[in-house]
Amino acid sequence: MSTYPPLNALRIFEAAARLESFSAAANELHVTHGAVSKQIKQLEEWLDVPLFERASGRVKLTETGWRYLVQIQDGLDLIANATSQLLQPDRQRRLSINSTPTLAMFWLLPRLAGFREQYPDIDLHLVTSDRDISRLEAPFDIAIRRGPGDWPGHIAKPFMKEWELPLCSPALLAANPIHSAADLARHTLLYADTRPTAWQRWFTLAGVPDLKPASSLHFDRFSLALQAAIDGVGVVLGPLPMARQAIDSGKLLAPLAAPVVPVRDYCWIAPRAALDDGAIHAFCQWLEQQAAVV
Amino acid sequence: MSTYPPLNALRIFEAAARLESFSAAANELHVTHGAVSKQIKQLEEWLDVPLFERASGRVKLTETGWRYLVQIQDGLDLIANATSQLLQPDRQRRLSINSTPTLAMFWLLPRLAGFREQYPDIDLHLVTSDRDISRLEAPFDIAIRRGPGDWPGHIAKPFMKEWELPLCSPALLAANPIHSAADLARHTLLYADTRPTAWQRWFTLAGVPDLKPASSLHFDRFSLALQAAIDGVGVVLGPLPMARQAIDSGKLLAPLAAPVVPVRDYCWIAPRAALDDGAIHAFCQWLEQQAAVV
DNA sequence: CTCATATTGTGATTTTAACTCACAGCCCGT
DNA sequence: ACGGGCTGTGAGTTAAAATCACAATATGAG
Repeated sequence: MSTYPPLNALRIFEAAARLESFSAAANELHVTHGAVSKQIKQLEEWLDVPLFERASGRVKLTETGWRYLVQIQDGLDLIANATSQLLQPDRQRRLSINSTPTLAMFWLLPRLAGFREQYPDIDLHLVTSDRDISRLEAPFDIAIRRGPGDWPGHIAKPFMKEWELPLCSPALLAANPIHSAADLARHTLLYADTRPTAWQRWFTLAGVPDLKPASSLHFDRFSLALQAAIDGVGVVLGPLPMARQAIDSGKLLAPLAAPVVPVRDYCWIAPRAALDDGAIHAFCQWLEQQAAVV
Repeated sequence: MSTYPPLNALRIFEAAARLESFSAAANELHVTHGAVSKQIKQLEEWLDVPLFERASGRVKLTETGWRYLVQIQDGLDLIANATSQLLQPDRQRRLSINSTPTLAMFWLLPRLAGFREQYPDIDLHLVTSDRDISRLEAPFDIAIRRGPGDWPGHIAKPFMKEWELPLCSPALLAANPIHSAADLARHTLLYADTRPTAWQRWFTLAGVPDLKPASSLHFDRFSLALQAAIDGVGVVLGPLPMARQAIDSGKLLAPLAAPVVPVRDYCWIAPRAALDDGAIHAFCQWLEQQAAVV
């Protein structure tokens, strides 16, 4: 719940500030200069700060007024843009895809050009989130999450497996070789808040449950941790096949082949009622085909 | 100059949509339900689309209404935040850095190894968000946002400028050359929800205000749009110097040198009380040094 | 089945905000 | 000095917002 200033006055303030002239604003807004003068005065009284300095029949924004302008201008632009988009809707079909960030960044994005070529009439809106789909606020046409899951009212299908291995950049490996799990103690390990126990699980399976790294970096999402590994910052417990492209292109190496920690399969999830939709059907098929290629 | 919907009606629409109830909105706004009903109806007639479905004395947002809500809500939030900041001025040896995703992914991450070498005793927790810092749930030691901003209780300093140019991958440019702004009509343009008006602003400055792309892809965050451009999906309006590394390494090209759209400077923001903290001071100094190198 | 409650819809009326009009004051250029 | 351009403001007019009272519909309890 928010408190708004008098919005009509705000609209008029934006024009007057942009044009640095009450009479110009009056012309633009098709009102009298007196109306502009009064609205500005009303807004200043409501906010209890001067927004303009007045001198010799001229106005100049105060520092406060200028800062306020920059911020509310963005807000007003968003409103204007949303409104004009609604008044002139696109003709193309637009699918809203809600994917986990890691899959989006490292697996889905590199393949999207292919989808574009195959389906030039389908626009995509890609949103990334780790939230359970029942807690998403925005509607989606297709969501991608790890399964198995309880998604009532939806159809879901696994289309890709995932597993984890330590990954680091070739430069880092050359500077500080890794031949065994114990060698990781000399490295910076990269952690993601979304997978807090991943490294500990790997240590346990690798037989070094008490291993302490030289240092650590923490990220709020995994895609940042993986990118940090590519940038040579440290060692990440990397998901495959997501990181396959980075490995194939030489950006990342897997110095230790074992243990391979399996993680749950990725599923596409679509509202049951929407499965007659050709575009949704096409995207799901395409997902399966892309994963089968791996 | 923008055309706005009836702003008072918009304010009431936001509350009714959020609460999914006209009478609840009436309570919140301290007006009668009849006023809410009429304002919604006025807005629907102004826009010429139904924003709500009415059934059995209940309302439910239409898909169109939902889309509109999400967009104008951000606009209204910006206005509310700007206003509340104007009305009233606002703590580990692990530094929590809260950065915008684009800066984090494309500028900060590639440099973090350098910070690690220089300050091996400082762990970092990198969180990315586009939210205004007053709306962050997690505390931070240093935030990075575009200024100028009103960050009460904080010290802020601009450390890097940003500007925008169209960017695309070499492969895409070879397949479909871009010699002028008008050539963009044959391309897929990449949009980010966080910068909804960026392309339109660029079109206006480039003298093609009515340009319509062949197709478009939308992402909820800019880092995905930029990565999509690197992956050859389409043309992005890319921020410099963030994309400098991608350009220098040949992953992205800037086919059009003008117009260069300036964007607000990046500032580091730290709580005033924390500036005696050597680690925070060190990170801020380091940021400035890194930006000066550009 | 009836009744009470909750919800949105709407015409007539009232209240409030927005705007106009006309005059005022100030500055600058000719 | 005069004209033009600009912002300020009180009184009055107009338009928008809101209230009020009644209406319609659905749901749940008795």
